[in-house]
Amino acid sequence: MCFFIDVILPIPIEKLFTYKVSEKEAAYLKQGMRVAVPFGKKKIYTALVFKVHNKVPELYEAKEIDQIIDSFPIVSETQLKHWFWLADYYMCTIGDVFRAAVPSAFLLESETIITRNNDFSLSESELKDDEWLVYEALQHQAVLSVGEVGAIIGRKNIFPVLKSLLDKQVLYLKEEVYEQYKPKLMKYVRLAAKYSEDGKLENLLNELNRAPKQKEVIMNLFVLEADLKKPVKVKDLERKARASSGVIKSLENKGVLEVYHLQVDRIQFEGKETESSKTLNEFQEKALDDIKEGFRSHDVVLLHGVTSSGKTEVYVKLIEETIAKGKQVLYLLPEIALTTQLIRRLQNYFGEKVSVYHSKYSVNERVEVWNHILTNNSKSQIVLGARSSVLLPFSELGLIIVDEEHETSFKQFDPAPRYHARDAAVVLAMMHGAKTLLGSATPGIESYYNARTGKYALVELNRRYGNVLMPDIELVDIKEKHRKKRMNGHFSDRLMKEIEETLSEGEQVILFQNRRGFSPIVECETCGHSPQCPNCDVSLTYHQYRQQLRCHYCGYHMAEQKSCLACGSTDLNTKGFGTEQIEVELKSLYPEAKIGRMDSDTTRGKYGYEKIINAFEGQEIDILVGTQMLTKGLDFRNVTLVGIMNADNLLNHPDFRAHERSFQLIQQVAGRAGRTKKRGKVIVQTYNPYHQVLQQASMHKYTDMFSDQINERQQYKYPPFYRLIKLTFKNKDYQKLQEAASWFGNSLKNSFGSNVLGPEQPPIGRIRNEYILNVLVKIPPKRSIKEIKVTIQRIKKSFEAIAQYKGVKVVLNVDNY
DNA sequence: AGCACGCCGACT
DNA sequence: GTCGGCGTGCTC
Repeated sequence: MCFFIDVILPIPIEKLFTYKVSEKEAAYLKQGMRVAVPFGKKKIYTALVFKVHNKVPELYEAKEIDQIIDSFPIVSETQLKHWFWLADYYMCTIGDVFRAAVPSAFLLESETIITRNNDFSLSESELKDDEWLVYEALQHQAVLSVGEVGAIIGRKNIFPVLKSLLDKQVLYLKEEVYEQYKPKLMKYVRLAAKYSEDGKLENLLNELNRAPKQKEVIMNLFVLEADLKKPVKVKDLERKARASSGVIKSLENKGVLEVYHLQVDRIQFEGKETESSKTLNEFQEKALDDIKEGFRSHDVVLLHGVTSSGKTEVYVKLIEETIAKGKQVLYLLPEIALTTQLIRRLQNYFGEKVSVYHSKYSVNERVEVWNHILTNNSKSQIVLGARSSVLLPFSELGLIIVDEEHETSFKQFDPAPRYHARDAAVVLAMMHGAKTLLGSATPGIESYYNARTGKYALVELNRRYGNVLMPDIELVDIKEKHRKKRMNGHFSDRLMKEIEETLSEGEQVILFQNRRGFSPIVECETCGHSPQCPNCDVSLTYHQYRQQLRCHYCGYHMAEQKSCLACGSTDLNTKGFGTEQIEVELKSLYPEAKIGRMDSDTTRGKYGYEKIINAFEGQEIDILVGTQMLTKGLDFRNVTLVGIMNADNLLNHPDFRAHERSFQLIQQVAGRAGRTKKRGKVIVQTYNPYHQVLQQASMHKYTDMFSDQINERQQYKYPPFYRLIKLTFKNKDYQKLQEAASWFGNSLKNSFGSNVLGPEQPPIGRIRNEYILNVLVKIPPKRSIKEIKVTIQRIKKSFEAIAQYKGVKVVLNVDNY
């Protein structure tokens, strides 16, 4: 009898792969364990066991596995079921999901190791120059990696050299797999065991009379042991005894002290005692009751609570109740809202029980969180995480909270799996028999529709905490202001007056401009030419600070031009503006004020956001200029004025969600103003002050906006009535792309008729030298999505078999945002 | 996804 | 003439 396992590989291939295992291994292996398997000619990959069986593959000879990595499953059954659902729904492979789900430290890959052959005796003439270099390096270092060899001989393609050296038996090649996760060890110290007898200790102290520093260390060790009643860290002892590590070292050498290592968690909560949760006001209390009532009849509740209404406190109460039952809680947030501000707030209530999981955490930290969740360790009873947290190994999930539910960044765009974390969360909760709470001040149209039609329960919380009034939003017509010459750069007199007043009161200002850089276009006044990116169909954005023209799509940049590249004229002008220009103008308008800028250019690095946020919180900054980033759940107490520099570029997006998004953005930014005592003021500058959406946003009329939008969606066949699948085609050859996309589009039209739109060029028709065409499939209500997806996959298969379309990339995006 | 094999331009 | 560029096909 032969034994086999079907495994999931972390690569985008449809099929599972089958490997041979021994009878013993077969008995040991379970679904969800990792194994290292050879794949292709030389690679070794980490694969996940899906099934152990003894059905002999007929078409090929199964390879044997390399080794077993785990002693217990690291992926749970429900989790795997959820992964398969995700792959199926979002039309990607299970390998894509596997890769996205696990911390990269879990995916060990082999590395080629080069070692020297000690039996080889050298006669120099046999080796070429490159080979000689490698040979020499091996005399100094017993082991080399491929990368190191590349550095030694100064080029990438090292294979011929290695092959030749291998033939000459100078070296060996070997594939090795490394465990990437390294437990963090902490050094602890204790008195050697032999001193535990009574007399011995006294003797020791007497002996040390001539070494006062050492004696002091010992005395301090006793104090620490008595204080802490747990192992003493070397670091702590050094600090307490004010001794150098040398003193401790010499005590260790004498055999008086023993230094040993213990594994510690990388992420440790170093807070004070936890606070008990706040008492809710009557409105929050009502909302909490309504939510619980909603959960009795529905799996999902949508909490529509205006900005600053204290939604978090309501969540805290629900979390308390859930963890009291021994269940886990997942608290999902958009990546950029996961600031220390919020983490600290939750840790104040729940202390160690909170784990955080997002991309800015190191791989090792993520492994630890994963393991805590897997074992339902108390440290991970509450997981605060970004999108990918829905893929974690929950075992006893009781509640999922999706905060800022409307955020489009919950939808992964690239690479696959292109999933929506909110929707995946609802499904995950269902699989666990858990409940989902969606929260937002400006719910997405789809969610609100689901709530209105009874699919979700709806709870409203429309009173701000402490009864602060909603901010007063004023629309300022800048067309009019321009005509009357009341503009100073990009600032209207209204906005300037408010800024001055706010600053004079010692309060802070936020200015919002949804575009980074100085200006998006530099145009020649003589011939109208403006510099374009050579790789993409966009104008280059001018960044004054770096004196560069940059492409925001491919990273191409060139030095700022002093004269037109087409006609040589020096009469250049900038069109449009970004955060950088606003910052510059502010500095000349208010030379006294301290000005900060927050966009992706200024927030690079792990603590990028935090530095700026902390500076603003600490009032080291009076006026903060920024992009979208500013809108996300930040809580600044002293901000009373918010300015939106130009609302029109929000509205003018060619997208059926543009109006919804503009409304959400304005409301969210506005929500940053006046969160405590004083009513906030918001100035929205626009060329269209009578635009319906701006009017609705300024009057806080969410339901009006919803009604308008839902009518439009219905009329033009968009979600939530029709579902969308977007197909994107990419190729460097436009002709080929055009033909390929048309073929695909026509095949789709044959099956689905007029509900197929395109192929159409997106607003930016070429990125990184690849042309792009889109085809949109609209799926009518009541038609089986499943069936449609099968058909699309079938067409895709036929498409890929056509030789002339080879190399045209096809990307499927289900429910694209 | 890698990585090999295979066919064409710019340089030791 | 080679080096090394990327297009194509396969991986249990």
